[in-house]
Amino acid sequence: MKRQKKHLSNDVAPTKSELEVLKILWENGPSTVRFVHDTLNEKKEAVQYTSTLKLMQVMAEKGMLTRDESSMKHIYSAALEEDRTKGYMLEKFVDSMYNGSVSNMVLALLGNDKTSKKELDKVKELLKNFDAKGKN
Amino acid sequence: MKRQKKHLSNDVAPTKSELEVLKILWENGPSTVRFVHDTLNEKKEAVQYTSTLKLMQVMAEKGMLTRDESSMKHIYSAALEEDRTKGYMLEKFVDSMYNGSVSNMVLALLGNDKTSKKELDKVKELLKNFDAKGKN
DNA sequence: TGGAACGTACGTTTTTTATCGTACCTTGGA
DNA sequence: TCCAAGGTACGATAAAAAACGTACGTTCCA
Repeated sequence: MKRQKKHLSNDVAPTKSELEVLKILWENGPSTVRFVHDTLNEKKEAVQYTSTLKLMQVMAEKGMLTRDESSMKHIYSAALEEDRTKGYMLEKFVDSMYNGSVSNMVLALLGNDKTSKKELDKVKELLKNFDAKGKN
Repeated sequence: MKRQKKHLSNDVAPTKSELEVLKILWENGPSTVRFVHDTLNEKKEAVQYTSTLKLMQVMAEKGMLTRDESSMKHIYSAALEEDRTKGYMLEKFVDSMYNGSVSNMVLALLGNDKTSKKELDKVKELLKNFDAKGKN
């Protein structure tokens, strides 16, 4: 029987590591591998430079990054938009974890002690303002 | 140089497939592999029975599932609590995607056309009621 | 002027996740 | 009673993700 190949989705869903790279590029704009590598490793335990390099090269192949090779130090840029990508991942998360129900998710948030009152107040403020502007 | 073993975290973070199994057990209670397999494959394209079996056996090894072997048809149960697990994953998601800021996430939701007004109203209702009860 | 520092290219290895095949038990009914 | 149907065990395979090593190119300054 044919073994099924499930994993190749054409979604633009970055993996954990890829997302880390993207976040750095979103925050800092086009950067060298060296910069991304160093920034990455301020927080986590370090990995080898070539690991980061390879990761970014593969991401470029996948079309998640573009690069400017005109100078020796290649400059990489995120090819995925931050908002669009995060929105997509949020949607998938809510779908799979809360049956697509945002209110169910908020309910879970309310039960989570880590969610501060201040944050919830901000949320209320957002919703109020949003309402004022009116939405379909 | 020692190759680093990054991946074995002691977090109880189920993978996508594992989460699918857990959701079925949470929803239906202790079940046989057969039941989980059939339920799973109502939606997605089917995989072989033994694939589901193996997955659940591995999950049991990891401690995510427990099983009752007293009868020939083993009965598997979720060893992870639904709320606790989902809460944990939500927290990780918000941390990694929105710097831990729930309000930032809601902001993204507002910009997402897929979020219906009805859902947002529900959210407001939840927040209002929650306030009434008072929180630290 | 040559070698240390820093860069890229790229195949390879390791780990995890997902899937499958085969061998082998158990049981109920023809 | 015996065998088909349905179950488990478990190693093997495949693919994706993550990390690395080695080879080699460029630059610059002691």
